[in-house]
This record gives sequence, structure tokens and C-alpha cells, in this order.
Amino acid sequence: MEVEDMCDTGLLLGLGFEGWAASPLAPADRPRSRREASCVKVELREPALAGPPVVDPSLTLSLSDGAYHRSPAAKRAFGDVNTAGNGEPRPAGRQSPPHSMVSSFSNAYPSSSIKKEKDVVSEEVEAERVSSRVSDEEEGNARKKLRLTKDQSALLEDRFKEHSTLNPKQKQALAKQLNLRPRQVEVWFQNRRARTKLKQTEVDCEFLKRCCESLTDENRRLQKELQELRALTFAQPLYMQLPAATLTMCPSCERMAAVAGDAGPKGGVAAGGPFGMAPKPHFCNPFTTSHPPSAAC
DNA sequence: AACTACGCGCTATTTACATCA
DNA sequence: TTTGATGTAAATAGCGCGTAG
Repeated sequence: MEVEDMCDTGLLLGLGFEGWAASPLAPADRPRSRREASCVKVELREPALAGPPVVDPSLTLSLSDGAYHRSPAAKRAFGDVNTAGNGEPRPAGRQSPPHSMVSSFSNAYPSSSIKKEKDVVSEEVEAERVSSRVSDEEEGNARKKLRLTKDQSALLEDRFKEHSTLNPKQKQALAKQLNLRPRQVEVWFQNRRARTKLKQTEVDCEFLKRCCESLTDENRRLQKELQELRALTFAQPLYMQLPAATLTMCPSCERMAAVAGDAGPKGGVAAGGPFGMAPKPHFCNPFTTSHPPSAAC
């Protein structure tokens, strides 16, 4: 595999994100569809993303679909009650009819011991509905945007640090505590998660850019070195220039890198032309864990 | 097993509001 | 003081997925 090929494999993807990352909200640079946006995710295995660029980054590419979705088992373990209705009105267009809301509750809390809780939640829902109706009338149906107080934001942040998602019960409790509607709490958490992810994406992009620069430099250096060695071999056969001790073996294919003509049919011709290749340095593909064939092979 | 309804999370987008030159 | 540009974050729209019936 050629050095450029290896660069292309990983770096084109990184560069592809570059413009988008530089201005994540610029509409022109955004992916055209949500599917497109989530189709490929660059997954970084480096724990300290904000740190200095690493020479040998371990990058893997993986499909992102489902990566951000917790499995049902995980959700249960985490305390999510997906099947339980949260009893709050959904946005227009997706609003469920009242009877379905009731049936959802009876499904989620079938035992009579929880019946009380159901009633409490239903009352809160009704109260919320009334209050939002009242507030709508007060506001003359104008869409007013709530600004959270510092205390409210601080508490929400604290809760977000504990859990980035809330189950309906937690949501209700938090809404009550903050004197907000559960929907507002839900929206806040949703937006907060989105902001976190956006921030992480920017960090990831920055990291990949630095990787790209580092690998480009390395590539340039190796090309230059290759040219020099080729020029050298015009004047003198390589084996005469290098003592045997300097010959190295490729850890992957176990061929002597600097010996011309000993590598079978393809031999040094395929790898480096009729003049053989320099024994070092060996280029290690940072995107793979095992030792790949060196540039000499 | 296939279908449907529902709840929820996610992403893209809109919009109200604050800040600043 | 007013005004337009810009940024931030609350809110909305709509889709996909998992689950239960």
C-alpha cells in the first residue's frame, strides 16, 4: 500500500468534515439530510481529545447508526421508562389523543400501588395544560420565549451532570422543583445534549485536522527522503552504500527491505521500482493496530 | 410473524431575545 | 438613543427506533 493511499483512507474523511466543523451551523456546509449527517461517524479512541496532537493516533471508522441510541436494556438499567407515558402534551401535529395517554399510563403502571402516582401525574398534566392555556391567553397567543434564571439553569446543569436523560418521573419532579412545565425541562435536556454533542464534534474535528497536518508533514518528509535515496542509488547500488547491520526487516511481511531482488516475483520492483527501497524509516499506518507492510514492501 | 400505536430521543430548523458596534 | 448584525438558546417539526398489545 502506498503512503498516499493510506492517507486517503482516513484523511479524506477528516478533511471532509473540515468545513462543516469550522462553522457547524453554517447552512451551506451542513449535510443535506439528517441521514447523510449520521451515516458515518468518526470515532476517536483517544481519551484526551483536547490535548496535543498525538503522532500515532488510533482512529477507527464506524457506522454511527444507533451509536447514540442506548439499547433498551441499557435504558432500563439507566432508569428510563420508555414505555411509560410522560403525560405531557406533545407538540402540535404529534399530539396524542387523550385516551391514548391514559392507556399508556395504565400500561406503564399496572399495579394498584402505583395507581396513586398515576393520578398525581395526571393531575399535574391537567394543571400544566390549564396553566399553559392560561399563559397562552395572557400572552395573546404570541410565542414567548422563556429565559431561565441562573438558579434554574444551575439546577438543570447539575441534574444533567448526573444523568443526561430523564425518565418521566424525574422530569415531573424537576419541573415541579423549577416551577417549569415538564415539556420545558425535556426541551432543555434535549438542547443540552445537542450542544454537548456539537462541542464534542468540534473537538473531534480539531483533533483530526491536527492528525491530518501531522501525517501530511510525515508524508512530505518521506517523499523527500525517497527521492534522495533514489538519486543516491543511481550513483551506487544500495547494498554497497549500506552496511548489513542497517538493513531492517518489515515486521509485517518479514522481507528484508533494502535487499533488491529477494522478494519473489513482485520483489522490489513493485514496491519501489528497479532500484529497491530504503530500509528505513518504516511508515506505520496510524489507522491500524497491527503492523502494516512498510513502504518498502 | 406482521401490524399498529405510542413514547422517546435525535437532528434540523425557526424564532425570541440579548448584546454590541 | 436608535438600529442593524450577530450570537445564543428555547421551542418546534418531523423522523426513526424500540416496545407493547
